[in-house]
Amino acid sequence: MARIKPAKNGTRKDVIIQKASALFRTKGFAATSMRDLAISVGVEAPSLYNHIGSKSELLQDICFKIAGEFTSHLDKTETNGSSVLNKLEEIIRFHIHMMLEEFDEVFVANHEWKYLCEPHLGNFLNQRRSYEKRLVALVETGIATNEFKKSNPYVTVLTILSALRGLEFWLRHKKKFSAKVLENEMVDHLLKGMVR
Amino acid sequence: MARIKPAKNGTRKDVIIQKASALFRTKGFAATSMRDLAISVGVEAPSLYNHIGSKSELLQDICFKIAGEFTSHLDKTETNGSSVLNKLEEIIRFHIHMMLEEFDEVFVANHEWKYLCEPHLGNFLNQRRSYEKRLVALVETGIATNEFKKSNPYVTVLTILSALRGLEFWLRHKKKFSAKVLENEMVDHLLKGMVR
DNA sequence: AACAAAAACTAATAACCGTTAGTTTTGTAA
DNA sequence: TTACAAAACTAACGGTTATTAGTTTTTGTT
Repeated sequence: MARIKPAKNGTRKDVIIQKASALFRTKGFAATSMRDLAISVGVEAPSLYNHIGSKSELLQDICFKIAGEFTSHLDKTETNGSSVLNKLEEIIRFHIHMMLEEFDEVFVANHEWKYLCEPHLGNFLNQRRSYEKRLVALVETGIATNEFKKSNPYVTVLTILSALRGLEFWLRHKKKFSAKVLENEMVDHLLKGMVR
Repeated sequence: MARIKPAKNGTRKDVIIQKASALFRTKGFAATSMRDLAISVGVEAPSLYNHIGSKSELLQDICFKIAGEFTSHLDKTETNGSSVLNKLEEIIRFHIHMMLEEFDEVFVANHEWKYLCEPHLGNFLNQRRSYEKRLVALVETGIATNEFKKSNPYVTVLTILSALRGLEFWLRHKKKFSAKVLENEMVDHLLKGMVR
């Protein structure tokens, strides 16, 4: 009858959410059972319900926490007064940083959101679309000010976001690159291309 | 007691695999039940087993069919005698083409492979790693011949493959771009970058 | 028209799912 | 030490899962 040990400044629910993130990432939401989660937490399955409402609520907590962090960082960046190029670089670096620091949660928000139930699914997709539109607007500004080549800004944003998500592979295989090297290589490629 | 209508030049198993691809993509492998698949095919669930061995075998068929197509295309490209840059461009265009022509299957191979069971999981990952290594070797050659900027070729390959996978978003939302426009924008961005 | 093979069906299996109810244990504050 | 609340437990629920066994229907060939 061992109790869940909460990390300092954290609740027992936080522990459950963290373990759930790791399991949802590796096994997928649908293939992760509450009994799996219970084993990972070190408790019997029904005990989890002293701290959480449902399995589905766990997924909501993970997805909206991450979505909120990206949104609020974009809020700050949009108004920080630097050039469009610097803003875009800052955003790219933040994505990489989030990937490195909160891998499990970011992965789940990127891949398992489809198991959200309404109305949360709709809310999540709206938040995502809004984020993408603000990036597109940023690229459009950069094109207008001649900082960027003329291009279809949607394709550009999609390409950047997709490439950033690809970091998953690196982190999954635990390939060893210093975070800084990886950041700089990637920023360089995305902004300046590879052809001499 | 209506029978499955096979498409011309195809078996009933082919019909099941196609329907399974669509369901595995939209709902995920673990969340798709054989009863879901049976409804989609227009038959009772146990009837499927007259044509297939198991649910897991369906996933294997999908994943290895796609992996084989990418591998055999790379075989051809590697020996086609053109420049490294042209080879890489040809490979990028093939990825885009596959995404457009066999969306469901490619998506499943990209995202649901983790539900493969051993030894198939190991075989699949080996095949993938081998494909990636051959791309890295190609980029290394391009750097050696001064066609490409000096860079970490692993990061470059990762970035390109990830960006290509991002096409999923476009196709999922059924955004309307002519395939050619999309191809050219993307090839341009990946090879030449966006900064003026 | 008869026969065999293919392909559908119904019924049922054991295992597992998320979750609830009710009870016991644990930790903390008086 | 006692009392109370938080957090663990066991037992069990109805529902769903992939799959099997056995049977009936359909189809194509003689």
